[in-house]
Amino acid sequence: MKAMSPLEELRHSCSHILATAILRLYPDTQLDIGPPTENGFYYDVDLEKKLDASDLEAIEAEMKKVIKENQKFERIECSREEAITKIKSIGQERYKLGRLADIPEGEPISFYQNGEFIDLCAGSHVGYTKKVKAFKLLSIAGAYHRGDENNKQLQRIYGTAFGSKEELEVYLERLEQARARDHRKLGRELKLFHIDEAVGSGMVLWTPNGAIIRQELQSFIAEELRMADYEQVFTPHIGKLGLYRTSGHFPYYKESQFPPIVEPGTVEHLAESGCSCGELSNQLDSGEIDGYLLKPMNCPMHIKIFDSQPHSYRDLPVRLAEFGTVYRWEQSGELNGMTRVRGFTQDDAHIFCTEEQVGQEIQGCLDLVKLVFNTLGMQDYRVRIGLRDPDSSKYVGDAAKWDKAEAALREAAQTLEVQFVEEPGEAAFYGPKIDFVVKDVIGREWQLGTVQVDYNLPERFKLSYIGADNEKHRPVMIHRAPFGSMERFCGVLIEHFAGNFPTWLAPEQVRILPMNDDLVPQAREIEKLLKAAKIRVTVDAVADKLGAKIRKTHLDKVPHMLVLGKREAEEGKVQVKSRANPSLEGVKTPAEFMSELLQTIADKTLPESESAEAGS
RNA sequence: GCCGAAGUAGCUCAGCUGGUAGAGCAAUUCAUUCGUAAUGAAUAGGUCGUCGGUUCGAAUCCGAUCUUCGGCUCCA
Repeated sequence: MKAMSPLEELRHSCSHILATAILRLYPDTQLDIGPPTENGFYYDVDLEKKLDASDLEAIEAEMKKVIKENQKFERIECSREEAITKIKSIGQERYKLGRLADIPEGEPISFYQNGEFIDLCAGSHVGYTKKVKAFKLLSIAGAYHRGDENNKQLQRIYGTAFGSKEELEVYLERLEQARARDHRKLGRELKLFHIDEAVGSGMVLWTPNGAIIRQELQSFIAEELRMADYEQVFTPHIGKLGLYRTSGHFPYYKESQFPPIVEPGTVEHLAESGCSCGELSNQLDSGEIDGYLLKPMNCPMHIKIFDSQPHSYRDLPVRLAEFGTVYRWEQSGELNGMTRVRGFTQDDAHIFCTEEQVGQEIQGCLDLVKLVFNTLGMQDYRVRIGLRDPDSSKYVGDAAKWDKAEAALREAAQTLEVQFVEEPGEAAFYGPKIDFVVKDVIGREWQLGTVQVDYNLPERFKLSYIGADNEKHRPVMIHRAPFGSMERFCGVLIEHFAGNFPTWLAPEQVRILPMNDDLVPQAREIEKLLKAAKIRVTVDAVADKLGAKIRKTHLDKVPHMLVLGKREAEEGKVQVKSRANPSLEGVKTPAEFMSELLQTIADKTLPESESAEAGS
């Protein structure tokens, strides 16, 4: 067990103080575990009473008493037999005996005691409870014992603790500020997207402003793909069920899909012959009835495009790209703004290549992902290699193919010049993958860019090409999506920029603020000039004072504004004020500003200032 | 899907123990023509998520349901 940092130690101790208080208030409680986390700690408890916010207050009050008593934390080491006796004597056998059994033979077994409270615990802890100078209980949530949904759901109490009150306040303040850049809040305020009950949960409606951002991102990637020798394709939103039986989607990921669509008359016909819904379902499973599936992935259709013609090794790699919209039945509790939805568009592509080309092609994909992240100034990501979980049966294909694919990915990742971690169980059902993972404003991780190596689907679809030896060979597939999905990527991007987009992405790039009505015609002339250069520009012709117009432009997060007053007008100039690129500021002619701005757009220049500042 | 919380005007929210709704901002209209983050006044806007129940009477109490939020599980 690795050593705890002083802060982790403090928080871990605070979770013991929490448990101490809970046992005082609810002596029947059975405790599970209470570790420190990245931003605080929690304790999982099993008690009859459903805790609510007012109970948290009472528990906090009791915790303060425990701290005031300044109890000493003492380590008690003992043998396994003694530990069993001790756990029984304190009446905590329901979970603690299982936790004790987890400790490998030969490892030391220890308890920690503070006051009347004793807990099986490896440590470490602060010396005395008074060391915990500042803490706060934050929320209650359900959490399955050992994270297994077949187990009982316990009540998890989350809290955080710091060495001083000031640090706690700074943390709570930061939390508050982070929420101000939440993409769901900014999405509404800046009119970027809308989710409507009447359309359905997890279905994103891209409103005009958001659509501009998406369009710009798509144009950007499409241009890069052209240069990297990808070919554009289009495919429909549904396909025959049989296609997905072949790919493995239908049997293997049935629970994550919308149910099949059957042909007109099928249901009525079956009903007449007295067929039950269960039988219908069985017949769909067995293939007696063929329906259609809303596509959960684009790959089977791209495979069919590849397979529509014979291929020579000279043709490879074939790279087929599509902004393909897919639909997945995500659990209702998982839906989240734009970052977890039921219908989304991937910037998808599938590369069909020879085994020798795999390394180089993965490299090309990783370069593309890195280019995307660099262009947008997203440096705060981690790289994960998702491997199969050896104990699970949810994967297609044999072990040898998986080993080959995993080795290819690992090798490519090593040349990436970023640190990566390998995580078993994170693979796709047809192959391992390299994922680029970022955090949202409240610390949740989301997978964006992904590169996946697949030896299995070519096998299932019996793909082939003719090699130099005039024999048939099996190509290897690479699935890749630098953004992941447009929805999730934009959600994360909104938070990354706190709504202050670089000029090339901003829905409104320039706003002209004429000082009074007389100057509106002149403002319209400038607007016309900029519009002719495809700049997204508006004129604020409302009879407000300048201060009000400036304020509104700031709140709308428009990157550049042109103030047009009498002074400027007489010289044929405008005053440039720029949130995004202060270096553009100054009094200059519209033509001068325009050429500088066009350069900024062409270069995809990032905002110069740290635009983390959120809202008013 | 599970645990918990919440749904009142476009947005943010108030409405105590039941007597059929209110503020600020936004919107609209009028006046103001103004020099760097809010000019003033007036007007309009809600079957209180939905359905059902209790009651003389429900935003308020009860039940169901939908949606959202925080977790858990899941995640191709």
